[in-house]
Amino acid sequence: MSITSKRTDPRVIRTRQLIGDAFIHLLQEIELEKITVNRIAQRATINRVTFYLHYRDIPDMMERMADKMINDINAILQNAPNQSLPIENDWSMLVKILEYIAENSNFYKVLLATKRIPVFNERLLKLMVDEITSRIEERGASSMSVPKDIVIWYVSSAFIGTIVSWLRNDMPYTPLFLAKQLSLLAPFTSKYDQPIDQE
Amino acid sequence: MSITSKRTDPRVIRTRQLIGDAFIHLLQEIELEKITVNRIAQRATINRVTFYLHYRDIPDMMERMADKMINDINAILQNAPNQSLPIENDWSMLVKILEYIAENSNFYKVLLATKRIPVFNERLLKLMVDEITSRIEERGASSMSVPKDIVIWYVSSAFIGTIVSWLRNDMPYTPLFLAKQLSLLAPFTSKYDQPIDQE
DNA sequence: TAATTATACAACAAAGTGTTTATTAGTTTC
DNA sequence: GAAACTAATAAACACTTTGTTGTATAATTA
Repeated sequence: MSITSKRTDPRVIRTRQLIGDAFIHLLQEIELEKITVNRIAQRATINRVTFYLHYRDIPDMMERMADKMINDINAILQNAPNQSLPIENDWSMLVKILEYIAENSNFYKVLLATKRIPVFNERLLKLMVDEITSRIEERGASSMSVPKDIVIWYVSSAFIGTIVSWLRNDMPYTPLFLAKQLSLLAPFTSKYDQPIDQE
Repeated sequence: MSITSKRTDPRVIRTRQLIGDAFIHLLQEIELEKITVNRIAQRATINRVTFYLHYRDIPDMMERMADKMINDINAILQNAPNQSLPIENDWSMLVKILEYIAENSNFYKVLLATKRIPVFNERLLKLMVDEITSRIEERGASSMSVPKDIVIWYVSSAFIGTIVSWLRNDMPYTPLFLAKQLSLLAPFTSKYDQPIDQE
């Protein structure tokens, strides 16, 4: 990221890893509201002051972790973005994201599917809105009867919500299969291009 | 609710109203994580101890407020549940919910659309899952190609997500119009009954 | 090796939590 | 209206959490 980044001090990496792991484990035991800097430091076997050297407070720490998540996913989306498939049938984006989440499911089951931790879902939703918006824009002026913004709201939250439920139910489908179903359900095919049932 | 409920002491109603209002107003000024019992009591002009007379802590208070929201919506859904329309085209449920939310938008814009307050969305999602599940069950064994649970995950979160975005954007469409669009986007019509594009 | 930087440790004031006890004020019942 | 009841207030309490400071120690890098 930073141009002149001398590679990070291994102690910093270690400490942040310890903090992140401690947080993830605590989330599986107690509710977010009960998690304190004290407990995190204790569980991470670091001094409490060290926490403040890295993060302003717990919400800030979560924000930074969400940054990392979005960066990782964005990197995956950048690598090999276009398939030979036409855009309206291209679920390669979905497959990649789902595979990445499945590979790190220990991590993301806690961060995305635990109730009451909206930060990560919010960020993922924003990324999805952007992706879907650009996909819809690229299709040019379609004659779809439903307003664009509603379609974007609808599909983005449907995708995120389905992923969360899939995680909460311990991923009963393969990433590829789920991606196919999502693309079947998404109103991106030509059948929606003619106005339907307007009244 | 309770059979032998002598009607509630007006002081209790007043106090809970003050607490709720104070909470809503604080949410518009500072982040949820920064809201304390101290501040709520101060803003509500009640003694801090009085808060603990009614709620265990802030998460408990939010849970009780969510109970109330779900009860209200359920009551609305119970009143005049079935239209003459066939189930797969019945958006009367959606219209009712949207109208109710629009009427109390000052309240629900904060509780549903403010980032980082997932309790209410979680509860509303659960209600929506139940509603949609029963709707899908009633349709009997359909030959829809997408697994039922995925459809339920998809549609429920799409509905809730769209409502949240609609609130965040200050309700640019009427409840009736939005309900129509949602029903257009939901894969409940017969077009989904034949397997499509299975491979 | 020397300079730099991260972490540990101890201590601090300020704020928040949750509870108890006694007192005041409002509501209901007869 | 008086008596009985219940809610809210007020002061105090031990305790935890927060965010910060100064100093010492250990690890990393140049």
